[in-house]
Amino acid sequence: MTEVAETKRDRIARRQVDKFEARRTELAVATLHTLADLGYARTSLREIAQNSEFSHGVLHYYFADKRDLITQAVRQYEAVCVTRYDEVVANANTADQLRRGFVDMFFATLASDAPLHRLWYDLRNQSLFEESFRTDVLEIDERREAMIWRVVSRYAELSGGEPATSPTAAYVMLDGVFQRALLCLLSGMDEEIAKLKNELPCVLDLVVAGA
Amino acid sequence: MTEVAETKRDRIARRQVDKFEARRTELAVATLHTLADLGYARTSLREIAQNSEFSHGVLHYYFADKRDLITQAVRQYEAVCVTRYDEVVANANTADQLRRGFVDMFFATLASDAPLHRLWYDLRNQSLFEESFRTDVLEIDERREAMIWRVVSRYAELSGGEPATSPTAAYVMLDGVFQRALLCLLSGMDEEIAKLKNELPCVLDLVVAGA
DNA sequence: AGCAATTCTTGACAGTTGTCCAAGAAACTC
DNA sequence: GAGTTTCTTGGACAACTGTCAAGAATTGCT
Repeated sequence: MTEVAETKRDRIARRQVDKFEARRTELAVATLHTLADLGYARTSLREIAQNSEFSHGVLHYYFADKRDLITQAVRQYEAVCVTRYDEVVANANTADQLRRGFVDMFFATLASDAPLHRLWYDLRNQSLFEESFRTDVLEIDERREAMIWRVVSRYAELSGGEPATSPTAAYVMLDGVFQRALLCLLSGMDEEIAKLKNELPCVLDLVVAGA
Repeated sequence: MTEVAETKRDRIARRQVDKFEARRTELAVATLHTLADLGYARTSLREIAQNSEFSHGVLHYYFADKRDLITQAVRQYEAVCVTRYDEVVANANTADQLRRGFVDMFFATLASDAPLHRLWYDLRNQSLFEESFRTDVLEIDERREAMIWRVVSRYAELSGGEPATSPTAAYVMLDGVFQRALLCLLSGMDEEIAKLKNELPCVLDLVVAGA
């Protein structure tokens, strides 16, 4: 076999692999939507297939089993959701701008991506019971922590203060606020959300001392 | 029918009701254990029955359906878990004692009741998808918030400072730390837990300014 | 002891689940 | 365009689910 033939075969193989991967992510996205709609407990393969343009049998062609599929969906979530505040950080020239931009983005994504967020918390929680998701969940949580830390450290920089906590503490505290806001949103407690929106800047200022 | 007969009948009726209620809570406790073991997604009625001393059929004698049973289990959780720090608050005479007692209790219950805690977060999350649990979840969350606020406000009192946040913010921030600690614990990340234990006093001091 | 009300067990039911497979459809190669 | 590989379908499967009901076992009362 010549070199040309080899590269050709490689190209074909690569194209097939790419196609395979493309379909995998396509199905992973459908899985993500189903999970966001129904939650982990009530997400079945047939339901996922109905949220895609294929029949349920195809899932076992592209994924070893349900766990594999959901793991892939979790990774798909990661691709979407760990750079949410980066633009805000990049565009802010003053501490005030950054704080305002952060709070606005915080509540904007809360409102517009609520199902996706509840899905994340659902899967993170599931990892407390099922070891199989844990590695991916921990990695995503790390990246979310880093995302928040980029905000906090930049805010400290702009405001001439210093972060008062570790990156982890800053993340989990703000994430706690987000979880509560999500619960309030889905429960229709609008006044509570307004309160949280008022207080979030204060929390940010707590995390960055002397701001 | 005489008055005597009536009171007697009442007594009997009351005893039956008490017995009925006693069995209901007994089964609710078994449900709680099952949920703590398996998580909401994998908890079935037969599994619950196996964690009790009865067969699966009895569950529909005492509960209308699965939702009713789990709702009752949630309420059972409440009875156990919303006064955890009250003793610490009552026994502390100085700010330092209170802070130390709080941190110790925080990580003690984390370690000894980890399954119960993950169950709570699981059910709270489930309420983001199923409206039926939401009322109870919100009520329990309120009581947990009050529990934390008793610690924070007392700590402010003893240390001569003032709470720097609302009760809600204080709760969700500390609860965020707890959730992370739980994830670390179940993942065997011992160093991370040690870090959190070191930082928790600082977080408490953040929440109570000028302490 | 005998009767009545209760509590509990067991098995059945219809529906759903994850998984697998045979066969057809489609895409691609030569 | 024939032949091969890849992809997709739809159905079958065994296991499991919540629910219910008939009858056995137990309890409590007189």
